Amino acid sequence: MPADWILHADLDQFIAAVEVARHPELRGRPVVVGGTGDPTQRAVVATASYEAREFGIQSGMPLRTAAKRCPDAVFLPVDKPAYEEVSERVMATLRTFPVVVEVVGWDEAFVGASTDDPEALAAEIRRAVMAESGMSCSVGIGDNKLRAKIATGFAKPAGVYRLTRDNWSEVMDGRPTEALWGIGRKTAKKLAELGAVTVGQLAASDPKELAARFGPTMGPWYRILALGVGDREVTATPYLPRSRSRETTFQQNLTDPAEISGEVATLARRVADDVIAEGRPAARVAVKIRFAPFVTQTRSMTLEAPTSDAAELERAALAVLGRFEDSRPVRLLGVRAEFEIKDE
DNA sequence: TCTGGGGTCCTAGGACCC
DNA sequence: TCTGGGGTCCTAGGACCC
Repeated sequence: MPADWILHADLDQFIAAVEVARHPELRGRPVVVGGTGDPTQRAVVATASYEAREFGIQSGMPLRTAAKRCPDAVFLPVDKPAYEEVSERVMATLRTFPVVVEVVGWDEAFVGASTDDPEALAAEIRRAVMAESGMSCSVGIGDNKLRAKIATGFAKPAGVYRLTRDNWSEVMDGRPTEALWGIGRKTAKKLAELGAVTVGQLAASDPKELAARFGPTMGPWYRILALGVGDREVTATPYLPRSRSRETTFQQNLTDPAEISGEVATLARRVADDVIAEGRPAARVAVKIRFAPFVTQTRSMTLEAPTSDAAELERAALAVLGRFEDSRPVRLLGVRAEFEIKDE
């Protein structure tokens, strides 16, 4: 009987690849996609091509910094609909295989498959995706989602890599804890203070000590991560979103209260459109303000009754806005609507 | 590193109730 | 009224991911 495998397919430098596909003259050049494509504006890098990465340009970096590191890079605006279209074509290709496809983002999906030869399946997937959408992808093979996801990092670019309980320790034990999916810079630093710098050291840590430092859920979970243990369930059932939000960073900070409420009202209307499109009423409304220089606060309230009504959501957002006391200049405003989470 | 936008999940304190 | 213990909801913030 064929064994059950979990594959993780991830498009290589996805956004940059879409741009190069439709502007072939950019192939081989450093390409940076972010914001409106104007590197003098307040915005960050969404994706950088491998050529741009050579200059030290990374996702999340301010466009201004990217322009300093590589003045000759091509800067392009983010074109969400174009990426969504390519993404859908790729997911459709994955679904032509006798597998379960769980989409987890624009450019990645878990694939649950029953096969004796996962490497052959991975190669076929890579070939089909390239043939049908012109996109290069990498495929991680694992015995659970965590290992498949991390394996993809070793597969990149344009490769396949297998990570299971058989080679987990050998591959991972010497790496920093940040190599684990779910441990970032802050947690890695705190773990290091407890003596767990590497994955192997974290795996050997005392769960009680971790619970005392990180709480009863997160603490022991970090150790489980380090052992490579993870979820095996791949589901094609569409995910019900928990929230919808819109936010804007202003090119110039706002100081006029009337202008601030006007922007919050506009954001609330946009969120209301999303709530209506979702077809489920919102139960909570939250407002986020990032004051200059870079201090973020949120205020929120539970509505008397869930609603999809735009005027009501706008009123709620303005009421929540009124609860902020700070009067510093505002660099970002955001409005979020939360749906009711019903169990099962 | 003058630091986007859209999400998810966890924690912790206080309110409130029995 | 120097006052327990528990459960649940609400709220704010932090961390992480793409």
